[in-house]
Amino acid sequence: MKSHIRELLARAIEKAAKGGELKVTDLPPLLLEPPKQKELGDLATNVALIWAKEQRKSPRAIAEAILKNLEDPDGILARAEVAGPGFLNFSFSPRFCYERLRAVEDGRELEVDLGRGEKVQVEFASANPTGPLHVGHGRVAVIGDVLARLFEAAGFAVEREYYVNDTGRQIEQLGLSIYLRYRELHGETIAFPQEGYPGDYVRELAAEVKRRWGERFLAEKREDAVQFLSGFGGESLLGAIRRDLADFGITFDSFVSEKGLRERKEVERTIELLRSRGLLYREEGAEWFRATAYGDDKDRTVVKSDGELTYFASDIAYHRNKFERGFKKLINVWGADHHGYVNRLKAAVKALGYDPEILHVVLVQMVHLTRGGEPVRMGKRLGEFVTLREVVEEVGKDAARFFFLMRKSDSHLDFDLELAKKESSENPVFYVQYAHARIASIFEQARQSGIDVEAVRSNAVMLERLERAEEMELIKRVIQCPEAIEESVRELEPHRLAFYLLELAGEFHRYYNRFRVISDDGELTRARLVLLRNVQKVVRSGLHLLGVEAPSRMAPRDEAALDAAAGAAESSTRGR
RNA sequence: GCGCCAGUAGCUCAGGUGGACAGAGCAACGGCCUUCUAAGCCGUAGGUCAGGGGUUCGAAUCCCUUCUGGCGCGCCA
Repeated sequence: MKSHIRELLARAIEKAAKGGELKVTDLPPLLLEPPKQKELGDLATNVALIWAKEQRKSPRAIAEAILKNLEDPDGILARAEVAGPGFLNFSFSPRFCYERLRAVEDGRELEVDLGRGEKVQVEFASANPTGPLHVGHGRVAVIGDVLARLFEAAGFAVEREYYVNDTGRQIEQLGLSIYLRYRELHGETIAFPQEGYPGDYVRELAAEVKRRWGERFLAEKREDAVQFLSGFGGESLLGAIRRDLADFGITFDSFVSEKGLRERKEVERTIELLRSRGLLYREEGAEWFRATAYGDDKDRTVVKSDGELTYFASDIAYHRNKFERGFKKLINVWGADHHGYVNRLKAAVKALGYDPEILHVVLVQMVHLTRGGEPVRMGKRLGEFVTLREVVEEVGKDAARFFFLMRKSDSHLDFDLELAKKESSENPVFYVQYAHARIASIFEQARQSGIDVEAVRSNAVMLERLERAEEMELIKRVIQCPEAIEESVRELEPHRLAFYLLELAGEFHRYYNRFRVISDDGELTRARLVLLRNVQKVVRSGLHLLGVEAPSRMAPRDEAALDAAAGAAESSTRGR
């Protein structure tokens, strides 16, 4: 829709320039947005205001000049006018809206082709396999997953990747923790170290080790046992993480192992490359990368004084590997606690000679988890934390996913478990799903009154009968869907799609309450069925992009059951 | 101390590349079920856009500054 107007504007400006009414310059980065008050039209632009200074004319004069030269051979517009300080306001003609609606039915209008098959990689989740995923990971995972879905919808060839930190200090600590718990199981009293992992899952792993291998590790050398158990623990936990994510609707195309990168010497070779370009220097026995030469505020260690490579060294090699795979866009979805890492990574990318513009880092702010208003501490180093799995089991996959997508990623997210459980029926996800189910229900009703719903196609229906203001609003909202997807992709902000769906659902519920779809007027009934089918189609597509189910039926609220649950024959509080 | 993110209605948050009277949901209050699911709809009320300066014809939006909260500033990962 916007693109149609943009085109008309560009032509009008060109014509005005030729006629000498405007100076010829490049089109400014004009804003084309729906005005705040919808009475003013469907879209408004501020070109004239932006241009006023450069053109040395009053905004209104410029707007008039553009308007005078505006041609609309296809009848897209119902209205175009200059208003206020010099805005140009446009309203779409019903005819144009009907035509776009038909396109939705044909499946054309939902196809957004921004990508043209370009290769994009989304790397997300990537939690260390040293414990189960917690809610914070869940938010990161959902945002990454939905970004991937959005990019697919927009015509990109997407690869989802999980980077596994399966080597280094933390994995060793995991192995040691399992080892110590294992010895405890054999009757020893152990002073559990501060840096160990205290969670119950470590005891469970130790018990499994005991079941499978008996007393074998009591006899082995401690280092050997710990090394083995590190590998065992890491693999087990990665498996658990993958199951948690799969049950949350999230899968990956590839897993890249840090250990693998090291074993294939990719890390060493990358460091050698930097060294050969003179980008490293030695100081205090360690080797440093000149990150400050590429925009970072500090130089960074890549080889420790004991000769060990740092995590950062692996990460440089990993990103080199990504670039070598030929992606046109790399998207990293990280927890915001890693934000200090962005600059050093970009510096390394630049130093290696790759285009840093290809790499996008989406930072996802912390989830503030509460239970009945009381903060719940999170973190792998604390005994008690709430896992993603627990949350999903409590509030459901759909509600959890939608909740995580309800805020832009760089805002902190408040997530109260009690609230999510107790008032789960108030969760906005139901509002959107209900719109989908309600429409399905109307179709069922129509079938029962003998209408062949599937056979009612837009090209055989008088869409012109949809002439109410509310109907036009609903149609316009439906045909905006591709723009919602485009914006979400362009800004890397999946929450925009969630907001769009809430608006669309709201528009539908309003309409539903105001008009009856099935009536004695067969022609009008068929036109409304076509409209609703397309509303439903967009809601369904949108929910699928968010990884949320689009049910055809939602259990009607059972008041008797609710009252029984409430405990007594209390007054039938008509819930919401 | 330095850096990043946030501070918008009682609560949770949109809007933020400057633009026309500041939006939504929840909570509050008042209405709407003999008709396609009331998990819905309609209405009322609610705001010095954290405070203060500045730039501009115009600032929630940009700049400076103060305050508050979170996170980050390792030869940890």
